Amino acid sequence: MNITLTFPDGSTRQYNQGVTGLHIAESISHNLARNALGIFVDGVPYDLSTPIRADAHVRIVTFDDDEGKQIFWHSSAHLMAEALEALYPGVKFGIGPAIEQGFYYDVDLPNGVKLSLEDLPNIEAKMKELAQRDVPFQRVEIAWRDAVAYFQQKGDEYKLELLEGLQGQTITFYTQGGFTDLCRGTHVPSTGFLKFPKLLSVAGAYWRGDEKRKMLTRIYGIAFPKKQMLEEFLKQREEAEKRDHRKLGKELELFMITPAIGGGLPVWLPNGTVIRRKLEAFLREEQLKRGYQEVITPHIGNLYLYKTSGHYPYYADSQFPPITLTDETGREEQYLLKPMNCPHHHQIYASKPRSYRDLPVRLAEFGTVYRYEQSGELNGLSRVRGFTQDDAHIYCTEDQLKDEITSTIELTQHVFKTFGMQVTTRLSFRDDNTAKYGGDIALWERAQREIQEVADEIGLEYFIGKGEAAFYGPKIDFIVRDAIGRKWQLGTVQVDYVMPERFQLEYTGADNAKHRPVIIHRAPFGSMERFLSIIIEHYAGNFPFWLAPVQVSVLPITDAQISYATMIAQRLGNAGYRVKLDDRAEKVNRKIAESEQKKIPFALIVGKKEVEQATVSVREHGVGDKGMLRVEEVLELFARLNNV
RNA sequence: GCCAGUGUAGCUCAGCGGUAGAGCAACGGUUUUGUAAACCGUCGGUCGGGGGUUCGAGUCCCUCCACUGGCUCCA
Repeated sequence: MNITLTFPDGSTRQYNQGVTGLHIAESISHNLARNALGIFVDGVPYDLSTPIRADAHVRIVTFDDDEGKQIFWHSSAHLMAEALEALYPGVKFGIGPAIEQGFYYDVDLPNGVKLSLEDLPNIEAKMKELAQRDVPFQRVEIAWRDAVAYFQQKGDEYKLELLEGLQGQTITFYTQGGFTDLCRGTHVPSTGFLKFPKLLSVAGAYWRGDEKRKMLTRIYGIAFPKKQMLEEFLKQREEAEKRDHRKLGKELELFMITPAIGGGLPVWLPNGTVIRRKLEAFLREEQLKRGYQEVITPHIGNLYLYKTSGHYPYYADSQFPPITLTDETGREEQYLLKPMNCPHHHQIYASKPRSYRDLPVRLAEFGTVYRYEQSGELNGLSRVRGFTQDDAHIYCTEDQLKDEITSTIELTQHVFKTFGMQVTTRLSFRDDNTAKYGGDIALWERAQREIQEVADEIGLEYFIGKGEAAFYGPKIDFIVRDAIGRKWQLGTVQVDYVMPERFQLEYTGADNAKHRPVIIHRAPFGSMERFLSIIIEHYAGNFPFWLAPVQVSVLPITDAQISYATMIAQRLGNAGYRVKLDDRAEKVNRKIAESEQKKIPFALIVGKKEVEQATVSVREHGVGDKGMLRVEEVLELFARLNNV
């Protein structure tokens, strides 16, 4: 009997019933058969050895496909597990999935064995040895009871716990060589595919992500089908490390963090401050265009304010403890370093009667907030304990809500577009854990629906993150990656029906009755610190002209040109540019080298020729000699570049 | 906070039981130079803090702190 299989390009072919993915691949091309890792049948992944029994849409995947990589890395995790079992008999296994860049396995090593980085090459060598044997990954279906018996006999309580959640389902085991694991699959045909593994790091990881449970050892790795791909990956990783904002932040003197002030409390150095002020000016201008009003509020606030808002109970363990003052009568007053700006802004809103004619009210502030993050969480400028949000709160009527959400998303996208950043958008909704959230469920559902409607209407590409909402409402979060590929949330737009209720915010409607406004919290950059960390890495420190701390250096070749060079520097400085004159008695090559190292966008070199012809020689950072220009021409060039 | 790793001069790093080193930077000179680093000299460290082992400790052990990679949590 024949079945008809449809391929991704829409073409169809007839096959015998029971044909395997491998046969199909062979029927298409020799090359595909060699590179095929798995087959998707009606969207579900299968091993290449699985017989296909009915008409279906099929897609054969290779390492070039994301799904193929996932299969490859998942199999690599099994291979590593086999190696670990060979080297550390008695090791117990948690979970070992493929991740975006590679795979990991969480393991419980036998009696006090501790793994460090130095052990990894050894495990890696074992993996290569096992890969050389090129044994097949074999799938077997097994009764739940038998699966339990297997792991009981093996003494692996983690797998037994996983099996508890799988009662009543068909259990599958995969075996390669001497190693058998509980696994849904899919896997590559044989270990011979996995010839080029690289183990990257060891880390602790709580079993099932629960900090009350045992900490297992997590080993991260990656693997490639070709040696060249592995080398390319390692090279890219090295390059990425050079962009690390902590490294560049030090080299370019943008910021510092010192225990003398406090961990996670970054200090903006003069160069970094130039960038920050430019970013603020850029956003301030965009906000003024969009009808925002700027406000300034204090860094601390009465604790009562945060009890009213609900921040205090929800974020109690991530706040600096309250400051408690006692007066002579013994009365206590408590103040909190503000973890958020919103309650302060709500007080501004509530400070006078509001009419529907005044709405929307848009209050913006570069507001510094403090959160007591766990010490192990601190990370350069990306994760800190004191940071400044480019915060704003929009108070509007329900009728205005959609337009306001749309316009805030538009602003956020404008920001990311300006910097040419790749962002992914997450609609952060609530999950079923009611304890995590405040407010009425009906209002939540409405807010979530409205957010999604707007996102659909403006054609936003997004995914939904359940359980990612703030306690007071759902969010739209804009997420970017740093140089090493870690994801960070930057911009955010949040809809809030809870705070207006808690703070009893009102406006008088056209009907002369009191109504509750809706609040949108939004921050396009997210935090100035985190945003700086990302743009440092995004530009690898080569900031665009308008942002560069020093925009142009003027380099006289000999002392004879110092007065001319000074005149040039003054002219540029008077025109508003950030200029550095290098009048040291150094060779021009040296001056150029340093200008390049500091990543200054332009160097203007002036020697005898330039003085005689009243010109400068322009050298562009990273590009090289652009030839001689008159100062007027340089000013024109800079004026063009200085626009955001 | 937890697991693992790392802390040596302002920076990048060597030294891993036997009297603290290099390059760069800084400082003092010499050099007047044409598109990525001139030359000579000088200064600079209770080797993260504390405790221990030892005749002797950057070097071994314990402890605390900071940082790095993860985990839980979040902008």
